[in-house]
Amino acid sequence: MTKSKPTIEVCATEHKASIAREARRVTSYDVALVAGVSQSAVSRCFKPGASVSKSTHARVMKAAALLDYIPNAAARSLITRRSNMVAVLVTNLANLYYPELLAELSKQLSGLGKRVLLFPLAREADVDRVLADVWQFQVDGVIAAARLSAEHVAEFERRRMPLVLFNRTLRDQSVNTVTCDHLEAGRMLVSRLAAAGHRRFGIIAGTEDSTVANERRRGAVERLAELGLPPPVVVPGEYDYNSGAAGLKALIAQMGGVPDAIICGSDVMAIGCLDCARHELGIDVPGQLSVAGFDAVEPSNWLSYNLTTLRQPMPKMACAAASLLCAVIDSHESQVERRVFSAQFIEGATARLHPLTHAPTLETASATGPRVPVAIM
Amino acid sequence: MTKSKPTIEVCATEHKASIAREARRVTSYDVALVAGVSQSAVSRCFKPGASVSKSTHARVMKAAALLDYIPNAAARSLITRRSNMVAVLVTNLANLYYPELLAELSKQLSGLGKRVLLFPLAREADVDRVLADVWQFQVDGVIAAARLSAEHVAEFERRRMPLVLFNRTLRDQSVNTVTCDHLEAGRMLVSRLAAAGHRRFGIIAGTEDSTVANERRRGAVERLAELGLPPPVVVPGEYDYNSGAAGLKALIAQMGGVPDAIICGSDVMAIGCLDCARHELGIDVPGQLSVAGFDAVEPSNWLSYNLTTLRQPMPKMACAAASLLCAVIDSHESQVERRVFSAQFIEGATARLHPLTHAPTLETASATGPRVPVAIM
DNA sequence: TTGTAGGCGTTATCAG
DNA sequence: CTGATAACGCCTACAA
Repeated sequence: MTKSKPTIEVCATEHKASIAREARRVTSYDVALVAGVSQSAVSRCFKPGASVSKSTHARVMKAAALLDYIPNAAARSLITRRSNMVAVLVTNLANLYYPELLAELSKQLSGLGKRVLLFPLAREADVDRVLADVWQFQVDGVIAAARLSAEHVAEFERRRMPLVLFNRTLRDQSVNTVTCDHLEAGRMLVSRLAAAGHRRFGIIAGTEDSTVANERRRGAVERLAELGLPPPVVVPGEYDYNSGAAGLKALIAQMGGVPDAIICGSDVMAIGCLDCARHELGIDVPGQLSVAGFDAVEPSNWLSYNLTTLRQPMPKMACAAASLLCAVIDSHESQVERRVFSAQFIEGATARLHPLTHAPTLETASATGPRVPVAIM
Repeated sequence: MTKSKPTIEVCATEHKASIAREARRVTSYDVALVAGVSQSAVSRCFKPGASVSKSTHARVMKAAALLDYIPNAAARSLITRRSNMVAVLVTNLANLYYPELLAELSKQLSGLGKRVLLFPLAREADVDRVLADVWQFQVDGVIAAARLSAEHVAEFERRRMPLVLFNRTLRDQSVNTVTCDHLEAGRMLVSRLAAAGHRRFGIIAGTEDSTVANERRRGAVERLAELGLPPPVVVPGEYDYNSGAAGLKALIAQMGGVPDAIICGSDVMAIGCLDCARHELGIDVPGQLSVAGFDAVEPSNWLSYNLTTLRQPMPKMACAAASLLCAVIDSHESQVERRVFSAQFIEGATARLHPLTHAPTLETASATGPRVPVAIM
């Protein structure tokens, strides 16, 4: 025991020195040499479920450890046609909503043995340049939380590159998709607000080309029409804090006064709207005006805001996207699937959510109703 | 002209069909066949600065486009020993500060031809598992915004893997580093607050093992001592919103009352502290209490907060980290360099930054001074 | 400027 | 269970 062990160690350190001298990398061949087996034996030792005897496995692993050997993923992927990398395309990383998505996605994917190669898109126009890189890097699949054109999606098909769209949809296109039902979310929000007696609605929308914002808006408009309420006034926004303030002012100007409720395309815009209303214009929220957002980002829950908003079940959605993508990768079949989740309503305290009640002993004829919100159990 | 062109196109579509039939990938060999040149000619066409005649280059590029050929990065990296990927290790992606870093880093790196392979660390303990992957994937270098042990760093050296630490330092270790001078930042903050007359300081620190928070705290403590002020009371925090509130309460309990100023290890904690003070405890900020944070994350600038804080020059720092790493990668020499940046003071409105002045006609004997802050030009 | 030939570090196939 | 041998797709001397 004390006689045979030194040999492998001595041999390893010696061999290691020669590797360093030649400035090469440590390869499976080096390990094989030290362990006294063939190179293919080494390879098998690193493949789970391969048939290797216990004793060789031990010798090989020891030699590998001694030499600091780690298999080269590039060489492996060349032959296995699998890089174990997934590209994640994401616009506007600065948006508070995406970091959470990224963290969650990465966690889920690494659980499935995949690593995330990040492709942030500063502008939509970058897509073309970025896609060229995506093809080069031989990723196993792509999760896109960015706007892709029909042509782009077609290229994915042509190259047989598995793709899952996250919170984006493409009309008349059969693509794997994980989304939140933003239409329903918009409808839900209007229903709640309308039930509480709001009639004059303003909407601060997202950018024109955003599917998500458009769906939310469409849901809201639809529901308002169903309820026989006047159509909302819509102003554009850029998803950022300043858009909230600018949107509020634009709405007031266009509507000739403060609306009953403002629906914002994102929490950050809602917060901007809220801050402007309270600190700049002196509007009482939710007394005079109700403000609601979307996404339930962390700040929406802070005491200063306690925003009325809708939360997407992000962890579930990320999990769905990751597992869906991996299923496509493994099956090699391009079964198309759409997983749609529902948003969860967060009451918060920036919207009046219960009908105004009239004090029973006072006159009840006033059409506009009293201005004091009353909590109802 | 109309006679020779069809051939290459016809040949391409034909060949493409046969590739599809065999379910193989398009390789440079296919392109060579269609273009009627050797495989090495194709290779050269995709290498900038190689010597190829204009006509072959055109023919090759046309064939490549027809076949949707894109070079395989895995195969290339096998021989060039360069993957053009950089690993970014980052803890706590949920922290508001990191997304900005990630976006900026990724931008800078892609400008230098590198892509980001993301390794988020949920817990510090994950480092070992994650590093194994880092070695496998043959990244060209690593930027670590995560805590690494001396042993870890040693392993980087052993494997000759270029490494740049971002906002972390290692005592007695010569590693490439890009940091902000957090010590100076802590000192600066205390100087400004002390000049305005604050005497009783509380600190809500970051986690024990965070270099950044420790440096900030050390700077503050040091400067207080220099100024002959009493040492601050320090309570721990976890960098999140709730830590701010908990920290505030702990400080009040330990100090037997509200301190003059509280320095928080991060903006989010400062915001938590602020919200708790104002909305829960009814403390007037900055009338009764000054609150300051670090990092100048986006919400710190919102109207509800307008936080007094210190901004790190993130774009510059990201740029420095990216270019430093690439320099190391290209030079193959392990020149050690440390680039240190200064934080910028953001006045905000949550700290009283000017000495209390006494109204000249009133009694001036009161040792405690009036409670009304007075702005000084 | 162009083609030939060898190698990068694995995995996969198939005898033994 | 083990070892030779052929890919995988590309880059790069070297020779023409």
